[in-house]
Amino acid sequence: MDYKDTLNLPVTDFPMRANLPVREPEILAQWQQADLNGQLEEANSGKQTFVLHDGPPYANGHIHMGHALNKVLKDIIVKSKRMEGFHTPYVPGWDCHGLPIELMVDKKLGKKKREMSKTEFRRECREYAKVWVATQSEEFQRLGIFGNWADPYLTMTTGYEATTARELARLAERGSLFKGKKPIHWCASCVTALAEAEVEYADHSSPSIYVKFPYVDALPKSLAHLTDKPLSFVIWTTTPWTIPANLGISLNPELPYVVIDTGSDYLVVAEGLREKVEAAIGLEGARVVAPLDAVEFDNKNCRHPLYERNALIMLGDHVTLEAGTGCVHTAPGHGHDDYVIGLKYGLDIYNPVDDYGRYRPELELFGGMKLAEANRAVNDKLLEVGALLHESDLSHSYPHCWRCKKPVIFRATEQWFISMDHNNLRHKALAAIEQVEWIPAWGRDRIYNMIEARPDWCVSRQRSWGVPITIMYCEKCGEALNDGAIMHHIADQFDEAGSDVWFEKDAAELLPAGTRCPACNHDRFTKETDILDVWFDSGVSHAAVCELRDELHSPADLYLEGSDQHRGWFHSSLLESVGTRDCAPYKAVLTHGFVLDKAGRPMSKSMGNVIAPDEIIKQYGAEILRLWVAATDYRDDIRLGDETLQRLSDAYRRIRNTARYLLGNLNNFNPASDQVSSAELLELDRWALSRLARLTQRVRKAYEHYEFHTLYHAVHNFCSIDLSAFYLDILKDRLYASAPSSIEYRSARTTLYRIVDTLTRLIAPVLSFTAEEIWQRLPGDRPLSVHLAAFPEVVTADMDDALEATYERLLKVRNEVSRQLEKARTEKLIGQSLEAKVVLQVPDNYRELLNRYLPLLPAYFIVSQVELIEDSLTPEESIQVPGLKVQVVAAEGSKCDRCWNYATSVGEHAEHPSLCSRCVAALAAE
RNA sequence: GGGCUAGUAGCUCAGCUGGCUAGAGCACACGACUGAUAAUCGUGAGGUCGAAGGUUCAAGUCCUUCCUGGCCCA
Repeated sequence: MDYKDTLNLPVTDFPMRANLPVREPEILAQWQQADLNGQLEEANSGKQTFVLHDGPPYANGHIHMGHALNKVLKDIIVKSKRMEGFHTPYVPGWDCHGLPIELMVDKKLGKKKREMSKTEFRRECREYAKVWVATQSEEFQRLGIFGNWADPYLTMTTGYEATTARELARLAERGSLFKGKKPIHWCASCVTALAEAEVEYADHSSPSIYVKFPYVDALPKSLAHLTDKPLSFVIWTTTPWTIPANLGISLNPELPYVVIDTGSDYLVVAEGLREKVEAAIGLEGARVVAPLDAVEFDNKNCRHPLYERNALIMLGDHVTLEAGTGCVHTAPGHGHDDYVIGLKYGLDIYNPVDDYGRYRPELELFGGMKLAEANRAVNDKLLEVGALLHESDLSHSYPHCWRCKKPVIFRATEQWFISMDHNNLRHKALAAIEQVEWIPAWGRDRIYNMIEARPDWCVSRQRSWGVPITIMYCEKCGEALNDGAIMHHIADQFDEAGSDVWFEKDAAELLPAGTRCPACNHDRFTKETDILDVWFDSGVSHAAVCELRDELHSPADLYLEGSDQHRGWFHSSLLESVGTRDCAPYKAVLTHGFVLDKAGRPMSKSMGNVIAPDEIIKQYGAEILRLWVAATDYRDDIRLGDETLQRLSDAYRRIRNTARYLLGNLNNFNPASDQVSSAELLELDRWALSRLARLTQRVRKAYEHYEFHTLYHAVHNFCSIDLSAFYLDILKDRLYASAPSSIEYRSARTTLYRIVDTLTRLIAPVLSFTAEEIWQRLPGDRPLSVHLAAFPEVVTADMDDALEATYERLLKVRNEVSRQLEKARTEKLIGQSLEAKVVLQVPDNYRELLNRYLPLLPAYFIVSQVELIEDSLTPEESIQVPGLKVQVVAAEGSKCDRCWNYATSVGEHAEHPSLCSRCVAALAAE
């Protein structure tokens, strides 16, 4: 007779192979059909709200792994917070304005653009952004990200644009908005400002000149004796045309300088560059007459070689020994460093060059001249006045216009700024940083140092695709209407028609009736043409989204982005919010690192090492991608390669298979009638539940602290070590062979039920698809979706330290038994372990324990018999358990046809001659 | 060059305030099973803890320097 049919073998239609790429879309469809998002909204509304405010990705291009990492992390948090009992509305957003889109549309339109109005062009940009919003939305949803995809926030919608303009008005009201000058890349050929992205670097030949600037103030005491010859500071530049704009010389206070004697002059250069300079200008062997301390010359003056004005000596650490003389020609209107240090020393941001690349007519000596001729003319003039020490040619990398390929210049133009200091913004922002929880903690230092050192925020962009800076200028006197009330009046008009009205309507239509210039009382105005920096757009999202949507609140509970956003969104949001509301827009900020390839290098097309989310989804499934996010410590950069994915895939299969086995053994289980009470549970089952409670505790703590990788390891180890290798392996015999009505069987199934129910809930925020798939097959009354369920509570009553300690000791013995069984196996003494009987010689400290557990040991060791003796025949002693000796011999009796254990009782029963007594009894019980 | 940050087995991670021969899972090798079977179990091999100095009775853990990466600036 075949007794296999009398066993309780696992049965389930839960497939071992996940086939995730196919199954996931089906589950997504189910969710959509059941309106899970709606149900989630409803289920927890009324509970305490947790707002994770989404930082908007840029609406251009397909999503990459960085996006995937970020959104999955957010999703895990949103889902886990929901399961913890919070109401967690999540509104995804997109950043829609800005240069990259403008450039793409520009390229797409080609010549057509010239015939278009600004409004038409902007419409094209809007359409372009819309397409990518839709695409990315789909891509995010495919990852299993839950959220309000039906109504996300877009920085280009009318309401959002209105808020953006209003926030600018608020800053104007507080006196933070001002007009200043700043050097930017400028193409004189295209007559346009260029963003960094529009600048290409290419080789270019420039004149390289050394020029002396005579020192005109009194010498410090240490150099007071050097009055016999003129003393000059020597500068070096490759842009002689900026010499007319020179307003100063920068020295590094940390560097040593020297005075050298050329015979006719004393010259000052950095000591570290002295030899190079001497070689370059043909002064080898000049005598060093004195060291010079840069600090002593702070705020002293040289004379400009061509004009009747001074060049201020300043100190800055941007001065290096890389090239030049260590005395840096500083023209605040023509260089970034020059600009920054110029601001610090209160210099004019002087720019004598017009839009077409010509010196302004009023410039002495060179007025009206084109810059192309200027280098020559300036050098000639310097030579003429005896200031030019040397001139040669230098080939170096120089910025060129991406469109016309001509060299670009750096020149100061008028721009709008948000002041860091007028309204004490810097100080308040720094104070606000202290009120925020930064995770990891070093995020605080990072943003603090940036805010502390940053210059005023330039919010002007000379572009079309964005929210206009809603300033009007008096047509007659040029006075700017930097007036919050007027700006609010304009912003209100954006509510209806968006910021397009700015471009469509005349100044008079936009302004409040009767507006007059406060300076000259004129009543006609022109519109500012600059638009706002996109960082300003996204920086106001706390106002446009968190404050305005009923279900959200501001400050948000959490912002979560990559660590680059300390300079980006965290930064702009902080300044905007502090600038208008005196507080940070977030209570906590969590950052993650960057996705790198398997070798730790950034992914880039040119390196050919890019792994796209889509590839992973197609090959492994979104679930594996989600598992990757959870398995890694994201606070540092995280690597991604084939092996990682393969390993994760294996780990996934282990978890899935464990669930499958649990489900299989719960076939036809009815929790209501089949469970036994905790008091009736067998000891081994109580041990399993103790482990489960501990796991629950660890996992829930991991969610609370956003430490998902520890959760992943905990779950995986629980499945592999506690369950598969120990508990389930031992349980098989009991599950399969016991009578279904027996307490042994019911105790086991009660435990399995609780394990799989708990496990499923615990993994749901990470393995959202698989948890759902398991959930659908779990017996018992339960919410429609696992995502509507709550986390399991930590059942402290199940935790039993003493029991776990006991089992730890038993496990050590078990390990030793396994070793010896393996030995017996290689010696062909046994095949499967049930063919063995284990004879133990026990050390004193284990005797009581093993005697007590003797009846259970065969089951725990998965052998047929265990015997304890005083004197062993084996010489080999265990390492883990000193004094323990294990010997393996053939099991006594014969193999039971039903349970495969060896027993002497086999053959004693006439009715079932091939069964052991236990199986006979089990059959009789049915 | 500056700010912040990281470097423990092939992969992903433990290793708290310094204290037993540095751990786990997976991968790998070998074996068992064929009643979790494109599964499951067992055994085994794998690390000068980025490098070098130093402090200490004792350092993966503290200090210094260096090397190699990452992000953001310059």
